[in-house]
Amino acid sequence: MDFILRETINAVRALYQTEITASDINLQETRKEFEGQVTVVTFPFTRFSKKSPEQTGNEIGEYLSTNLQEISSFNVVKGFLNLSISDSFWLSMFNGQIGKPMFGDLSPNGKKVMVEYSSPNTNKPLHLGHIRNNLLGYSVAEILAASGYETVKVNLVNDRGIHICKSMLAWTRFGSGETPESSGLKGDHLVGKYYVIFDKEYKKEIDQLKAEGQTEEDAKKNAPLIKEAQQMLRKWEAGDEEVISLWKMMNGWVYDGFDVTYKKLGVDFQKFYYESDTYLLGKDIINEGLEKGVFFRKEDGSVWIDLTADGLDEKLVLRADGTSVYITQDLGTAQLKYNDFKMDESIYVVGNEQDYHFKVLFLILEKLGKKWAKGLYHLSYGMVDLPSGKMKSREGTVVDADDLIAEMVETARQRTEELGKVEGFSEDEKTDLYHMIGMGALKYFLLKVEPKKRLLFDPNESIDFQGHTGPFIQYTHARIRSVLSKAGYQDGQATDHTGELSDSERELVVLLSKYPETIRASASEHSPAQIANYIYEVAKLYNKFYHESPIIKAEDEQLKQFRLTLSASTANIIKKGMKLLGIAVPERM
RNA sequence: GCACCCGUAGUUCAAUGGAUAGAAUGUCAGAUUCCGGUUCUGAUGAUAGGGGUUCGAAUCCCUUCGGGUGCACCA
Repeated sequence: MDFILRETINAVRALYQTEITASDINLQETRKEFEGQVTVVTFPFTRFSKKSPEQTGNEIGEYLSTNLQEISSFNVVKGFLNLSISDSFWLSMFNGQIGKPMFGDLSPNGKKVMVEYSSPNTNKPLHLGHIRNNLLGYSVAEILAASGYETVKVNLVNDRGIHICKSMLAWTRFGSGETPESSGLKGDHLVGKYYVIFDKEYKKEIDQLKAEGQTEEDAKKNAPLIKEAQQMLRKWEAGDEEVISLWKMMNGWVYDGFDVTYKKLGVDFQKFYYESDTYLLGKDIINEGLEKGVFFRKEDGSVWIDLTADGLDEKLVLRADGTSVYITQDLGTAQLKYNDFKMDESIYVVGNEQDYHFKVLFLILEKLGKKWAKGLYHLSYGMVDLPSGKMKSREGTVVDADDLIAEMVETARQRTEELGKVEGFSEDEKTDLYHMIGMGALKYFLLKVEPKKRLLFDPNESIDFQGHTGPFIQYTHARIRSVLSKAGYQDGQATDHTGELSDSERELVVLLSKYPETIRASASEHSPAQIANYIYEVAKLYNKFYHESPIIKAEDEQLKQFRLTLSASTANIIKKGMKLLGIAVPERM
């Protein structure tokens, strides 16, 4: 719609002798109760037109319609100038761009962006919260790629620390040599099981000590198990061979388990970073900061930064004994990642409980004069709630990722079979289909909500074949493909329809034309929710079009061809949009 | 206590500072169903409360209330 912007600038110059820029113009889609497709908000122009909003609108409308042949008519309602664009414009736009399979693919912008997501701990399996993280990270990377970035997906694995030692200790102490093979358990679940066992045994010891008269606090510190775990961590840090080899073996199990889950989720990574490699990083940066006077040393030798002038607190960046804290590592890792990839932007997909941490982290890097720091972005997301209530690991109400995936696929199977429409499908095809539907339901439901908002995940609602759900969109796609194949349509077939458009046809063309714009907006805000909602609108509008405009029974061959091509483009856009969400669309279902 | 985030129909979600706040689902009517599990129309129903800025506020500012998270020399 650039030509409207351009001409509006001309109109304002000619009529009111005022220079404005495109960003001063508020262009929006015309609400459907009014005539037209594009609306210019003219309230802001009354300042220099010195006329009423209606008069201003009429004058600009007059100017535009005489100077732009694409504008067939206009009307003014208060400060809103509604422009009707001619059908021939929409048709040529459709034939020239939207109707092409490549429509919406943006050219490279020469920038590189890193998306760090998933970031699991190796002491327990993935849960529902991780699923949101993984889906967001993957989808944002896809969207950025579609909007022209070169992307690097990375995973920073938290593979060390006291929590791993707890699993390791419990396994040696209570495990009798159980392995994934011998137990039939997925590696991450096996290790998670021992983490739970540790906790149980540790609690027993605490109770015992309390019974002997110790306070809760002391008991927690003095329990033999925790002391042993700490001892194990020290050995690990010292490079003790036995501990290291146990650690490697158990982490190996976990990685095998994660691999399976990642595959089912359809996410991937170009590079893994491990905290065992990075936990000592960041000390150079501390020295750098001390030299630059960004940090200061306290009497006990600990190093701090004073952020009170920025409305934050004083923050410790290095302990008195010279060891790192969390933020020290993150400073070092940020530098490491930049050195590795020299990316222009870097997105951290991490839950909103770490908002403060990232605020501090980015601010410190900026104060250190890192020029790349302004490209850092924390994609913060809210927790996932369930109808049954909050997930609490202590109360055992966490939803395991593998269990949930299995349940979604099973529900998809049941629903689909009830509807009895999978005759003619082979067993393999059915398996694929159920997986696509189950995962589509899960992914769509989690992605359609703005990341920063807390969300309530209802598995049953998500897998509905009607309503604002993934399966509804998948179904719409499948039906389009089915219509096309029944009509013998070949992809990429052209149309030379020149007639009038029906309302639903025009609406659909207008909506489809907004696809690239939607990707751009979604990329700049790092929000797959916009794509999700857009694709839903497309599917819904297609259904309306489908019922209003006979396709197979169309009386006119050219019209039929046009409607087929329009259907094919819709299917194309749905497929592309869903791909950005990491959701597969079946050809038939 | 301090800081940050959130508060929209019964429910789940929308709404670059713009028109009469949209969908979905639920409930109640009616019509329709080229290929389906439809679709359409109508009814129902919401910006937590109070101030302010603005031509114009769900959106920005202040405040009260409610929910969440963070305020470790844990990661």
